[in-house]
Amino acid sequence: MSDSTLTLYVVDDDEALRRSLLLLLFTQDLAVRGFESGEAFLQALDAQQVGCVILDLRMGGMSGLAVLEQLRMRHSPLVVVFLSGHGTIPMALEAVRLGAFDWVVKPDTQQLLDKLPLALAEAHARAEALTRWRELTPREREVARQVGLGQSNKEIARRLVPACSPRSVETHRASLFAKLGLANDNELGRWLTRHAWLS
Amino acid sequence: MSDSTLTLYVVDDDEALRRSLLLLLFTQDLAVRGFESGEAFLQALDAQQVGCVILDLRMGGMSGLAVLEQLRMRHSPLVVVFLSGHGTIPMALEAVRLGAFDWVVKPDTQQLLDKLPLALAEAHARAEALTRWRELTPREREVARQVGLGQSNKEIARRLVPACSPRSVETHRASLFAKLGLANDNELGRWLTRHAWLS
DNA sequence: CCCTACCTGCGTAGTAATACGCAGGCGTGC
DNA sequence: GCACGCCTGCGTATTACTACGCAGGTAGGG
Repeated sequence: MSDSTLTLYVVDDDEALRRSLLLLLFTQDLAVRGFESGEAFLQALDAQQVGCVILDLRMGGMSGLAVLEQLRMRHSPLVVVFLSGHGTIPMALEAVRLGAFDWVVKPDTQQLLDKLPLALAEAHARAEALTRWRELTPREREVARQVGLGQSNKEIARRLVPACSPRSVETHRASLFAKLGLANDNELGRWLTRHAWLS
Repeated sequence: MSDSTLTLYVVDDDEALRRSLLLLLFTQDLAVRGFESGEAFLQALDAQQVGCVILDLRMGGMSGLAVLEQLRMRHSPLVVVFLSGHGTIPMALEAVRLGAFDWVVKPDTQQLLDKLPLALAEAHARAEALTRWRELTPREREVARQVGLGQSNKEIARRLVPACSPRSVETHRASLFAKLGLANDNELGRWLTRHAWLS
């Protein structure tokens, strides 16, 4: 089931703001960690950590957008909320198109607190999806992707490397539906679209 | 096929800017029309006009966001690009979440010209989708929605009002796939998601 | 009144998905 | 060596989807 021990990361090179934010968030029932740079944050991250990141745009080293790109390349399930005072509209739109969850303008800490519950709910959903996805065997994952693309069992059997019989595909298909708690191809398609960061 | 006679609307209460924009865009091979208020624009619109709108956020009467909401309520296929000098990041994110295609900051007319081809391509795609959708009979549209939700023929037959036999659903299903140029349920699901503004 | 488009339904056939059970080969780890 | 999980494949039976053809009923327009 969904692990409730999420971590909240605060990445900002302004130590005062970082501390005050960490203090604010410390009252909640979740782990909080601060980093003063994108590099330090990325280096400290376990492979597939689940949680939420409050990310500054303009920092000493790499920018927040660069951090976001790195997270995407690592297929991270982290929910990214930008907190920036110097961002522009094109930057914010670009960030959201790259997968950022939201963008809050910097002095407005209250807005951030208001939006956190939604972000944490999304993090919980991703944690749930990730644990389910990990229950799949490699073969089942591959079959899942093909089913999501609308391929028939026969086609999938032909495409797999190495290829196998349609009957085996059928077995994997039934198994992965059970593990993911889905009922039909349509639901799987939407599930995969919703959780594209897994792929 | 996709009608290439798209219209480009410019809605802005700054007459000088409106004129210069209209002049800039007049060189292209498309119809252009200017409006000085959201009200005038909405009133002059035919029901399901296809094209692209360059929309100012802050105008005398209703705001650009209000115009966008009206367009959505009318299920308009118009591609909306905001052009504003006073917008904030939360506003821009909200607009995009409401279905706006993009948001360009105001003095930067060049950026607008750069982004127009993409917006017009989207408008063409929507025009195409709309004509195809209109070729469907009412019953076929209803069946299409149910198929998109992943229902089986038997279930769809039971749910329709008035209900009918699975065989009839089968007929409609085949017919709508042919009219929309789709191959399977999966593609229909994605098509409907992509063109949700039709619903 | 006739023609057309639409919705409806039956029959038949072939193909595909689903739900079972059963079992051999293969690698990991105890 | 043995247990376990994974991938593989066969058989059978039921249920769906697909592709045809055929035809009656109903509503609107010429």
